[in-house]
Amino acid sequence: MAIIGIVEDNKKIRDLIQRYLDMQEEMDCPVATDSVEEMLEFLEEHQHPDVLLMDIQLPGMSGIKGMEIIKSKYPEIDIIMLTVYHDSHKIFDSLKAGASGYLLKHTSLPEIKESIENLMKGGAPMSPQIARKVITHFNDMAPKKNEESMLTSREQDIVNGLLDGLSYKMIADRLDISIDTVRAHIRNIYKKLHVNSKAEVIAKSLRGEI
Amino acid sequence: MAIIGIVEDNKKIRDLIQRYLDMQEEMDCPVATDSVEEMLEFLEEHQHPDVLLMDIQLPGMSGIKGMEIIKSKYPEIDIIMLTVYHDSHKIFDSLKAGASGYLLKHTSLPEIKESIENLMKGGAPMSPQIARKVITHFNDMAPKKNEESMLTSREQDIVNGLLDGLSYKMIADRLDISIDTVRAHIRNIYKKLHVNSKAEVIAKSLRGEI
DNA sequence: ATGATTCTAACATCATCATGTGATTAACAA
DNA sequence: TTGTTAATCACATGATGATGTTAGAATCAT
Repeated sequence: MAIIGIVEDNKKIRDLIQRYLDMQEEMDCPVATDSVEEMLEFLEEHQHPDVLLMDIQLPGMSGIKGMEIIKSKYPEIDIIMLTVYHDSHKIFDSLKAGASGYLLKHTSLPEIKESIENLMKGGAPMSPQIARKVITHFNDMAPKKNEESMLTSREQDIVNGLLDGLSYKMIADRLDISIDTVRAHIRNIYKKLHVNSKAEVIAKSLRGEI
Repeated sequence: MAIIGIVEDNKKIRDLIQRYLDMQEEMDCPVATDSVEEMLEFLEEHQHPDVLLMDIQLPGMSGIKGMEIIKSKYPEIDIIMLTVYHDSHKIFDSLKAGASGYLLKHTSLPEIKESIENLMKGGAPMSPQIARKVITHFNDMAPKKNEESMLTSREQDIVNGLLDGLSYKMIADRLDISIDTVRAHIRNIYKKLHVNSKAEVIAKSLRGEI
């Protein structure tokens, strides 16, 4: 039996979802609150739900901030964002804050039920549009680098050394070459990347711009 | 009418999927090849498919490498990886290389069909297990920082300067304080983070560990 | 063969960084 | 009041980094 909680400020929607889920054989939906604050009170006094459905736009604390707090106190609760927002910032902030799923509000009741079942089985419910944005985000990660700035594999070795916080001497030791060779490579790397400090190389690299 | 292509080295699976999709009213599956190389030949001489289903493990060029090439030549083709691999590296490499979806091989034929329809409607087909990994990846992005290493806001200002590749002198100018004050802050930051170079601070910061 | 890259290396020099020590001021909590 | 923390500044010194110049050996494509 899965216990579900709802945080949603629209009473109509809240009641509708609660009644529907409560009606299901394998689900129990004992709590549906208006705000994160109320849900936090409930959580202190009752058995935790397995899954929370949560809106983003709420009176008082936002759903994203609320999720951070709930996840830090009760990390075992899975939270599905259920919202009208489909802008990338809200999506990624939610996921970073610990959301286990992200559904848009036009999702039908049977689909919501299915999503919860999906989640309990180790899946991650996402509306197709959301999945698309998430995937696009990854697609966009790679192609920042430009052709001219391609580093040779030896130069990459050097950069990896920098990434590990090594000094020239330590890189030289690790790669078994002289410190002056390291200097030479660094010079070439700086030219290719149009920078002139270790710091900038590390920043570029970790930002995926190499 | 959606045109589908398949790259899959197992003849049984390949033929099965091709026949099934070709049988559908709204789909046409004129090409199913053994390798990326063959598919590339086909693409040069025929109308492009709208969607490619592609395996990762293939004779000759890997599916991920192949996808990079296909996407660079024909960016309008959507590619769905269809594979047994569920390790994070393969998943993320695929997504970064431009995959529009990622399905595991146990996916049923009707689900594959549904995924293609989903894709054409702007969705992003993913097996639930895959979606879970993707979401977990985001979840893991935020919460690494630990309490003791919390930096003060002034220290954050200094770190931001480092992130921009500035020297002590430039940071001092930007914040309108003396260079020795910058040094002092840097010393404290190093103590808190247990590091001893600009490079390590930048690396930690960009890896989300601050 | 010839030229272009890449990797290797040395020498030199000035700038910047890392670190130690010590101190003043303000804000805030015990 | 006293202790703590944050932010500010100074002086000093050895280590490391950034940059210029030069050059031999290996690889590879034209």
